[in-house]
Amino acid sequence: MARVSLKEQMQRVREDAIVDAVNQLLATKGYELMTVDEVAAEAGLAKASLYKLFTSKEELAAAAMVRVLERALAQAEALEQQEADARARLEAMVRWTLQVQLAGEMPTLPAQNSRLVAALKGHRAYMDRLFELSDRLGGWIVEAQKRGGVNPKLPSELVLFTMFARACDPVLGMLKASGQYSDEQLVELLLATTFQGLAGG
Amino acid sequence: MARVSLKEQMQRVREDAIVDAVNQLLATKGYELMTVDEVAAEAGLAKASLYKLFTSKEELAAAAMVRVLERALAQAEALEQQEADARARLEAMVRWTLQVQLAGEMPTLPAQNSRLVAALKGHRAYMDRLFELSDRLGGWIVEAQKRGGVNPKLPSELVLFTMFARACDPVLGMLKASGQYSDEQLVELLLATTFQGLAGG
DNA sequence: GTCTATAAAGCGATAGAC
DNA sequence: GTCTATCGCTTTATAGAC
Repeated sequence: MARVSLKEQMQRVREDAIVDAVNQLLATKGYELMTVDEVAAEAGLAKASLYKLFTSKEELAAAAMVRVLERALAQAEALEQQEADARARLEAMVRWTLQVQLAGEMPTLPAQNSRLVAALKGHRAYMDRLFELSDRLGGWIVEAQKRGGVNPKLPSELVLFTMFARACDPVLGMLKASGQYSDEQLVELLLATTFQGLAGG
Repeated sequence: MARVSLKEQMQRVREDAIVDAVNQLLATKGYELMTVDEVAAEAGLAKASLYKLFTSKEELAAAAMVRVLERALAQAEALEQQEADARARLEAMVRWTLQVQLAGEMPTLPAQNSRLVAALKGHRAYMDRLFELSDRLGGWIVEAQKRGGVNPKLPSELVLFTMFARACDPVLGMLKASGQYSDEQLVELLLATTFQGLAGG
């Protein structure tokens, strides 16, 4: 009797629609400008119904972040199968975040909103996945630094933070707005500056 | 009779106090979370008085951006006197932005708020200074690319945007929060990743 | 010109009917 | 469980007294 009831399935679909809407709004407008009314309208249900599933706006944001972290973890696991070299794995991971960003599907949260930050810090599912991803990438970084693929003089923490920051780097949007480059070119350009810098190795 | 009246001087001082408050609040809380009430309280005058000098919240933000752009331009002019090498000038400019950011004095605006962006686009003083700074730095970049100090394969636009982005890079705050590095170390680390990348030339 | 007081609107969150 | 209707609060912006 482990069968999932129809009701549960429908609820799951509805929750997915909500998180989809949150994800898209966080990617385009950001947290402060995203309203719960918009989320409900986009997901196709009444705001009061939404609040039965998610207890607050912060909870909505956390759910979107949990999902994108899970996607990142899935991507990381796939890369561990496909790619042996640590540096190449790190590059592939950054490439993936740039592609997600270009697709308008990278939710970004303001680090300045202390209320939101506090809520996230106390959010178990979010923190678990954040630590898991950090641990996995941290391992790659240390390995790449041993082999010289990443500068061993840099604190591995700095490398990790830089990778996270590239996931919501405004440079990509600014350059895309200029309209002079294809998405593929944009990704390769940003990847080059991330690993080679402006001087260009 | 070019003497500046006492009244004008006092108004100037008061406007400076307001822009100071805006600057600090933009640096710490960001635009959306900054309230005009806070600005008035911080600057020590009533909100209604503030609205006689600045017609909107957007105008306040623009004023803070104008001032930081003017400071950047002053810094750029000073560097043209002191430093002959284009690449060295670019590095010094990034170093300056990192120091301002560490001092908690770098106002940052959300690129996502379309109302604010539209207001800035129509703000003459802001746009003038933005173009002037872009032109000046753009010249340095092209020169540095000719001499090999900056990768000539990168679009100079990308180099410029990357420099602007480093002025509000969240990596600096994240790394500082870890408490393991002095301000001087932080600046040199970020400078290294900006120009040498993670691979480290 | 500076203030107190308030208008006007938007938002997160909830009550209560069905 | 889903909806309509509304509460309660915050925020931008202004009116009007002194």
